Amino acid sequence: MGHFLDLFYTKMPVTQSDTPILSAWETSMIDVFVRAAGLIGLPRSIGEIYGLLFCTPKALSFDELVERLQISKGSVSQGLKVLRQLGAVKLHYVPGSRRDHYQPELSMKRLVRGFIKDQFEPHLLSGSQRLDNIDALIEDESDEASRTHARNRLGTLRSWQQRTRKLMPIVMAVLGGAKFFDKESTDEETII
Amino acid sequence: MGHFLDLFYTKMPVTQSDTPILSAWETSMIDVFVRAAGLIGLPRSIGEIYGLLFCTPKALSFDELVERLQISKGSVSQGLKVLRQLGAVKLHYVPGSRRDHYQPELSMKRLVRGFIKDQFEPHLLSGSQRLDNIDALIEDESDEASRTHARNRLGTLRSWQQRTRKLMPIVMAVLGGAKFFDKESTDEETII
DNA sequence: AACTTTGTTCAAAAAAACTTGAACAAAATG
DNA sequence: CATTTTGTTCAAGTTTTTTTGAACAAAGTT
Repeated sequence: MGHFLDLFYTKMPVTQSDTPILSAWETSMIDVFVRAAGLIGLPRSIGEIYGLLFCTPKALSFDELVERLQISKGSVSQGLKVLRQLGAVKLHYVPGSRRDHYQPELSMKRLVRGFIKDQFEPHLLSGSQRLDNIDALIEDESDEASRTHARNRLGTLRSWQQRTRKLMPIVMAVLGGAKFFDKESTDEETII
Repeated sequence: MGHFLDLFYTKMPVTQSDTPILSAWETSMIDVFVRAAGLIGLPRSIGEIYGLLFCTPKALSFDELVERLQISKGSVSQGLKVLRQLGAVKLHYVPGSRRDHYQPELSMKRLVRGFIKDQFEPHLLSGSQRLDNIDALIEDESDEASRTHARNRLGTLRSWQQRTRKLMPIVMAVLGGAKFFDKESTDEETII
């Protein structure tokens, strides 16, 4: 509850001071990340958080993110959780401060790897399971011609999956000389 | 308006006959496409439509899609529009029928190319514009050290963009011996 | 131990995305 | 040319996703 004398004072507007919290170029650059986030199915707030970290020379604390982006603590907390999981931000120790400070991962390769590992590979894996289930279901189909067609299409699907899997290491390799694990050879190889 | 005698007839229930409209393996396979659609940010209905076309040996008409998938005409109309735009379905002429019939594009390469062309390249293009704008805005920054840092980060962003662009043709090439246009050399080349 | 600082969780509110269905347009048919 | 067939459009309804903020937990301070 406010002090009774509050009634006699002119209240400051809720909005911040005249100095904009973000400069024009920062706003534009953050916008780029918000769009990029949307492109890969991540919420706006995550784009904003990574974007601001990307713009800023020094590591930023939780509170600084809340204040400068003007978004809720909840959004920042959840956003940072996802970004940590993706390996898109790194904790940075700041002497004399009790708060966690964050810096952006700047290696495109690591960013992509994190995204693929976290958001893509799980689907590929469970996908294989599902295809095997379909394989079984097809045998319940009464008509032989239908079964044949269904098996064909399932084959197509399997070939797509396989090609997707083979593509990943190549993408990683192109993104910067990389070691990767090839499922075919069960051997570690070096590409580029 | 219905015939007055309608009142005396037992109406058929709105729901379809006992025979399920989709078999078990079809349902599962469509489910795979619904998930895949979600993964690349397309709505469920689009996954369903492409999925059913993928399962079915013959080309399907608009009405057949509505009936077998039990979704609205609006969804099918919009879904097919997007799929056509992506090059993921092809019109197939059926003699003696006035209706449009659709078949799925089965070449993974063409599917991926369509997706990239339609959903990715536009963003890359407008992205370049935006980066140039930021470049200009940075010069408004008062502090020299800040300007330097900002230019650095912008450079990082540009390198990411460039690498993404170079990746596309390689992906296409891996997806099946492909001709592509290399922006660097302004020459058509053949890879694989 | 009481208090403060720092950050997480989660139910409810808000926003965004998707679907529906009725009205409409276009073209073929009788 | 009136009617039917075929498909599109779009406002309104529904569902899903995202954001908020208040309550809470954990750990450091005094």
